[in-house]
Amino acid sequence: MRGRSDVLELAILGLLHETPMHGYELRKRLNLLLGSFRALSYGSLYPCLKGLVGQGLIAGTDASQTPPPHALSGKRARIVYELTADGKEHFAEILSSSGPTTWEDEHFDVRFAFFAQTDAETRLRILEGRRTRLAERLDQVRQSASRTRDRLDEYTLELQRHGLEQVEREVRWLDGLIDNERGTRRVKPEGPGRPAGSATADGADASQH
Amino acid sequence: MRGRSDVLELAILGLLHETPMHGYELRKRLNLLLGSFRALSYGSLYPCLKGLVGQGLIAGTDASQTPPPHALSGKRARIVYELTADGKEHFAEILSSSGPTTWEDEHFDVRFAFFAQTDAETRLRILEGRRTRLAERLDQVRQSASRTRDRLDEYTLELQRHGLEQVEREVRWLDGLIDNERGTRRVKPEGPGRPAGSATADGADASQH
DNA sequence: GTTAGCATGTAAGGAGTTACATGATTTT
DNA sequence: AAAATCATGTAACTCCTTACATGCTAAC
Repeated sequence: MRGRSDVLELAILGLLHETPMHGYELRKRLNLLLGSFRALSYGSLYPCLKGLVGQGLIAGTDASQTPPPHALSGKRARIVYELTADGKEHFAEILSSSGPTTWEDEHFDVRFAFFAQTDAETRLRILEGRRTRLAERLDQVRQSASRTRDRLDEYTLELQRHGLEQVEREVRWLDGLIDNERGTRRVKPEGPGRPAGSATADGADASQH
Repeated sequence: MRGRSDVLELAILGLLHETPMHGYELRKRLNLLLGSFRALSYGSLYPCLKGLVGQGLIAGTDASQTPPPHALSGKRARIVYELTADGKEHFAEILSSSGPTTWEDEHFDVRFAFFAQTDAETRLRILEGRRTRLAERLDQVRQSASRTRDRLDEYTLELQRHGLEQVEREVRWLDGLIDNERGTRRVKPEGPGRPAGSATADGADASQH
């Protein structure tokens, strides 16, 4: 019954925070938000909505409440969900948090999608956390690459090279965003010559698992 | 008990085809192969190996067969797996196939990793299938982007733009690879100086048994 | 002599999908 | 009136991870 994945719950809360919606429509918005193509199924969505209602974070206008179906508007007893007061509070809490899970792949995208509603400090913390995380990966991949380089055929090598490039590009993208955020906050010039993130920048570090 | 995912099975068969290995080592190789960072757990690996043994595709030297542990080499009764005749045949069959699942994200990477053992026609078919698949995505994202453009805040917009760019880059990468494949198939003047500058795997066929 | 790393496994559970089941409304 | 699309939901199953359980060997 529990645990319908943080990510999905957060995404739903965020979309319903913008505007109330029924499940079917929510799904379409969700599919754009999450990775932009992976088709989230109803088998995931509806149970999750049910769970959120159970937690009192959202409420659905159940059929009884629906105004008499005007010839044009009534499609079915469709349930329009919206955030409750509790839900709004909960969402705001999540938005101002930034734990170590925050910068994992899926999570990060959703958090980023709601950056417009996130305060500047949290935005920066998340961007930097993400950057550090990716830099770690880069290190790992580079090391293992240099260890195995000559044993590999050209295709595996090319795959490795390409993967590396993708992550490097992602890091540069983050650098740009971070610069931008700092630009709007305060001017803090820092030498751009630190590729392998060391202990710098706040206590964003922390090992999980 | 069944169904340990095509992808994982294929990856294992492929690695064992190169050289026999025991589980612990296999896992490390697998982690490099699959997305290069996601840590596959033993809880996935060992049951999968068991399944493959059950299907008769691989065989493990069970402890009885192991030569007496020489002081230096013996760590434990570690089980070294290798492909059976059936396994080799099965692997070869998979390698020459190219169904529509072949060009989905995870699947594609693994197939690509074993391109050195794949025949040229299948390579080309897979690359082109993948390219078409990505182009489809691109279309979808572009359309939905143009439909929603002005309703979105700058961050969501930036996320969309960045996602689009990533896929575009991926398509260009594939284009390069496809060009390269075609170049090596048709008789092309194999001058000593190949146009090396591009991002494609060069050095055409080279050695490897 | 205890910690760290190698090596193999199992049981429980989380997060999602597919396939099924249902029914209203709009389009052809 | 048939087909497509909107709309909601459930049950079973897939694939993977976490946490647990075991024991050997190398290094400190």
